[in-house]
Amino acid sequence: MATLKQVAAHAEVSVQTVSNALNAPHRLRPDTLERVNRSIELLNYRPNRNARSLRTSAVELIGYCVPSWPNQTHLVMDQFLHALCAAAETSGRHILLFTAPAAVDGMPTYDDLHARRLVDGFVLSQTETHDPRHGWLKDRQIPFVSFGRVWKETTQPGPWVDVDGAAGSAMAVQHLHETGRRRIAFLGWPQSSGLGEDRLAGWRDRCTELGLPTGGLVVRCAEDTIDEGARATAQLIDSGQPPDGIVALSDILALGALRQLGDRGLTAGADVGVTGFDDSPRASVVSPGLTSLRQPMEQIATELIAILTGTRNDVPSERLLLPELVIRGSSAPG
Amino acid sequence: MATLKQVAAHAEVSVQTVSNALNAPHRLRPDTLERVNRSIELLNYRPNRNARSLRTSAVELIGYCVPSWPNQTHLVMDQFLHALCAAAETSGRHILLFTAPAAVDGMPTYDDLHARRLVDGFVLSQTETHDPRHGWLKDRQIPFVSFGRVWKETTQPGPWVDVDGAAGSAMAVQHLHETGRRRIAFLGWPQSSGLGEDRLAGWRDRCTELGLPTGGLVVRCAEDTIDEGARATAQLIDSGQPPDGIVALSDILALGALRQLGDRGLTAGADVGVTGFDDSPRASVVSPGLTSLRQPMEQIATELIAILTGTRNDVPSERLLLPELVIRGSSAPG
DNA sequence: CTGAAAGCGCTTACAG
DNA sequence: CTGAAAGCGCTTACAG
Repeated sequence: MATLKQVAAHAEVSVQTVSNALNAPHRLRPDTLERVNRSIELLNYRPNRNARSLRTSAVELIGYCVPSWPNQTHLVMDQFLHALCAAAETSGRHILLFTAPAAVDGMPTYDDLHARRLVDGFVLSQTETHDPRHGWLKDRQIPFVSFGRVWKETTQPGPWVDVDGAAGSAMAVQHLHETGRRRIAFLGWPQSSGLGEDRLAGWRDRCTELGLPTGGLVVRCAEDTIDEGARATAQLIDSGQPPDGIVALSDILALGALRQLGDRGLTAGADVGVTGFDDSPRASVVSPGLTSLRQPMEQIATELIAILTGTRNDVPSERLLLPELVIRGSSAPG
Repeated sequence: MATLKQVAAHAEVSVQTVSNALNAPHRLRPDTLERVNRSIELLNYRPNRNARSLRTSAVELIGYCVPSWPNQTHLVMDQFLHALCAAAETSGRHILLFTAPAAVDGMPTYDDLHARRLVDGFVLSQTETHDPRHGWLKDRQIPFVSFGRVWKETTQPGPWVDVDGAAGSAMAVQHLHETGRRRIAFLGWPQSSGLGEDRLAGWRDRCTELGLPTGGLVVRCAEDTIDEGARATAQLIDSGQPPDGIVALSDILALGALRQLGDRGLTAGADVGVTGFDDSPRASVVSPGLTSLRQPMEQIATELIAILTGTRNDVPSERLLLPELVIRGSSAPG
């Protein structure tokens, strides 16, 4: 492996000049620059990042904790990880993966990775309602950015990027309304979920704006499963005033709705328009396809990295992004 | 941030002694060791890994390329990544994620990461039939280990860990036979897949051993989709001699089989026993649950890391592991 | 525009 | 068992 010194000797300049050729090429005379570059090429020189990091005390590595218990929320994990990785690379950085116990028990791991300079900072995801990680990192002035807000806090502890769930629900209601639905139900989660309440509010507000009923049209599911989604849908159908549209809080609940409609001999789309959230891989493989609100993963990842690396001081460090309604057969009018 | 030097000053020893306290504590007198450890604790000292890596030229980071095009194979990606990460950590290492173009186009990325000392080596997965990465890395003497064999090569270019697909199929056949099935079909892929031929061979051999028929019982699906699995199952049922057992090459094809059986009014399990491969998350949420061959992810990850880090020179650097048959309702006798 | 020199924080023969 | 010193490969004021 060639070193800076060897390149310098080969190009007959000082090491400083070679370093400048790499990091501040404008400081060199064009002919010197070209000569140095030729030597770099010839010797196949690659700067040693450890040496660089030791000097600059920046490792250009971003820590990300791989979730321990894969649940339904993680159906889009692969997409997120890939997008995050790609975004990091556009700024010359990489993602370092680690595992850690949940919540505050895991904080020593974060602390250690930062203190030993394995990472410059962290991207947090799987944010929970009273997530303690944010405050902990903030107190210690460890750089981080969160994908997802910490709900039920008056002020957000630190920068974040999130998707506007209320706007998403509103888009779904609007779409179902435009395809002729007039009784649009909402399949949700228990009240403890900040994310759930956000999406519920969007549904309620848009329904009200459009003059649609909301009474008796909310069913809260105990857990995020297909069975619960099916059960809730059955409850709505049996209520005497069945809905002609269903906005589900998740793709999983929506899949349950589709199954129940099928079991009842109803056609998703023609009879009841159904939408989900997250556009998970399964949304596109079921038949009919599930209309769903896609999280703009590339944009999320780009914003997270931009905030963490401070490359965009022009944008606020709180970014609420709009989801995109991906329309498929489950909401197609008959 | 405290440095070695500061700890040394505080403990009134040389930096060498502090370094030894960390890396070779047996060299210190017990009382000195304790004094040094007290100073380390007090100053909350953490060794700077960049400085260490610069000296030792080992970064203790392992590169792993995040797959670009999430397909069905990646349903178990999350599990693998988590297991890999955990295994790396037990030896003080971490996973560095990166993106790269497919096949040989991506090799400069691997080369660059290694040359700049961002990683010590690589774990390869998503191995393809004529995967060029292995030979390329081997030629350049860049450390790597592969999850999955390079099929259709006479000798494997480098160390690998894989799951025995033939043994898996044989286990599935055995299980279906023990639950009373006597005509066991196989749902496969096109011949181009080495992995597919391996699993097919296991089915054929065990059927023959048990005196079961194999003629007319293989259907090759053009692609790994639920629709193709359903179509192939329909073909088998309509063949005049319908099977009472189906070994599917993947969970996806198996799910197609389950759907088709349901559409025909047949009960999976009681009427036709069905098994899949990989025990993907969906295997446990369908009803009846899908019997499937689980890849031993933790073991795979542990072996990969052990081989790559050379911590176990006692084991060969080629490890063929057995999958585990997870029995669910889809193979329960009536 | 270019160069000599110090130093980032460690580890490791080597000497005592 | 302990210590003084060199050096890993870079970057960065500073001087010319």
